[in-house]
Amino acid sequence: MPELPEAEIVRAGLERFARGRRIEHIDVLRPQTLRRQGGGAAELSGLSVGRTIEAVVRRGKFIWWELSDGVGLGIHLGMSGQFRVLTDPTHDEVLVASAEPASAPRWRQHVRARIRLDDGTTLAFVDQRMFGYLLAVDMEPTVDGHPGGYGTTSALLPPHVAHISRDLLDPHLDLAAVLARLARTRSPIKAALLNQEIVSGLGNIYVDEALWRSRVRYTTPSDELAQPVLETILSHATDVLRESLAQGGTSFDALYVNVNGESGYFSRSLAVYGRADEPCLRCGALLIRERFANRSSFLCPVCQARPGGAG
DNA sequence: CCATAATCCTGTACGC
DNA sequence: TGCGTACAGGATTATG
Repeated sequence: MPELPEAEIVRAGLERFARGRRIEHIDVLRPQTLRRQGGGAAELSGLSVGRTIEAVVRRGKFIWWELSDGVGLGIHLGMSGQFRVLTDPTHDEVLVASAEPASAPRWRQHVRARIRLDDGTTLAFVDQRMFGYLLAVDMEPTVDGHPGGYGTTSALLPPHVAHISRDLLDPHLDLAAVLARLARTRSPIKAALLNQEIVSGLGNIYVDEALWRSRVRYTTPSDELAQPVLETILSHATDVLRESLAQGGTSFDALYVNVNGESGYFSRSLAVYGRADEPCLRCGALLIRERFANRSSFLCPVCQARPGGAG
């Protein structure tokens, strides 16, 4: 599932293939692939076609292309978004999902949009579960005057990213502000860490990993954790993101691949996520899975202490 | 205002 | 074999 490391790998891939290129044409095969784009595909194309991709930027899990004239082309991978780089010009005709033979690779059934660049490359936005989206907008200045995210030097931001906090790998993240916010949030620490408005980039997998490293139970109210513990959690979370990024991100199946279609390897290094009924690598107790906020939480029932006491 | 629940979506796995 | 159900979960929207 794309979290910060996976989004960064896609960003880097897009930077390699798209930066400096001009957008020649965009086909939207599924209208749901656009979000908040009131004028639909025509508006998307109107803002994008003919403009040059000057930078490929990421904040947390949000990606966008900086186009000329201050236009931004926002990309969110959602649950299953990926890009495929197509260099065969006949692909434009081949890649109509309904026309794909059953023997074709699965991803060909899930092409939601095609972006043709001026060097003949076509970038196919593939998204099986349809949680991802594209959105072209006029960008706005950042409130702190710093660059909008990783991959650019300009202080611009698509409006739909303005409420998203900087991420743990962003040198301009205000860590003190994050700690202050965590210290006065009453929801469980896991909910707070998943809230992209507090700190961005973390998803279900890396939150579970960071909390296991910190020996903190996910249900603990954020405002009941002492400042040093909160600092420890953020430190571990940063480490997990860095390590995953170094290994190419997490992947469990063909849903997630990077822009070149290659999977990451971090799943081999996960200590708790997906390991219910397997031994804790620290104490040997059997790990458990619980339901929380409509998703799974994996934890060690022994060494991740219950709030307020032993156990 | 804050916190939490519901919602979107599709393919896969599994029990009966 | 087939059918119904649970599950995967990021981020927005709605609700209490």
